[in-house]
Amino acid sequence: MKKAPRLSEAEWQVMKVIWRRASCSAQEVIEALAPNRDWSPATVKTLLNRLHRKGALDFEKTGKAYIYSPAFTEAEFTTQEAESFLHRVFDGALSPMIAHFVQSHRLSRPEIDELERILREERKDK
Amino acid sequence: MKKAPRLSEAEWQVMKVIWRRASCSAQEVIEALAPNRDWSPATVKTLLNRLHRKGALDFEKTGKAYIYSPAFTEAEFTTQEAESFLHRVFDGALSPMIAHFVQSHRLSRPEIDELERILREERKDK
DNA sequence: TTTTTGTGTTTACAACTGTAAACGATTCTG
DNA sequence: CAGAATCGTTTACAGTTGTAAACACAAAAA
Repeated sequence: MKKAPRLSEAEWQVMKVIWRRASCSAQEVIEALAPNRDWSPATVKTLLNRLHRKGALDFEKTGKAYIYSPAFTEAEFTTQEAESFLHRVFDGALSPMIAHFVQSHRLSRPEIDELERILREERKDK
Repeated sequence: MKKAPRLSEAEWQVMKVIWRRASCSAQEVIEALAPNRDWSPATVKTLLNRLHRKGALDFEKTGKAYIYSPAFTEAEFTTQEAESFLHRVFDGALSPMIAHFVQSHRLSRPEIDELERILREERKDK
């Protein structure tokens, strides 16, 4: 299987819209992004086009418009981006990375509970 | 105080060398990076120049060469990059982000212990 | 002092990004 | 069917990035 291409900041936002709906038209993407980003419809069209050329999106023609769908799961992109970040900033060291996040955000009690649960799970698997 | 500029992948590597030594000459950076990246010395010089123009590096002239030093701490850049990543990929949701990392890496027992310790600390602060 | 050498600065250039207008084809609509 | 509306595709353009050679200047050596 092919590897997911890298996405730019703007491309991530477009992909997210499409993942959330499994598939959709350009028009839907434009409308979904309108509140957040102040993009001209033309800009979104450019991004869709680039994403398709990069191999991140497939589409199927229905009447006049296209219906776009992701060529990779969000998880595939997420994993890749996460690894890239981990190495770029923390030299691949996981614990310092997590420590950084935990300490720089004020976690709520339930969040802490949730993370402890995840760790316990992890410990069990070993 | 000014905000730290954004760094590209390559620029991060250069900055890391300089943070590790507090300050150093271009020559040192070139040598330090030689084993990792197969960069021509000219490439490193370009990066140093850009980093200076971006305001990420200061320097002081000593004889012929410059001694570069960071204009911001590594922590400042790290925090910024971490926030950017968190929002771009996880929409700012911390727990899912941490869960992702914990689950996608096989943590060693001591690492799990370490993270639990950090969480306990965090819980206490509240 | 003239030459050489080591440094930083300029210039180069293609690929990628953010933004968006212009264009061309296709499908409604009158 | 011709004109209008709608889509996707092309073209545009400046800024960033990865890579690196060319150039200029100061310092060291001959």
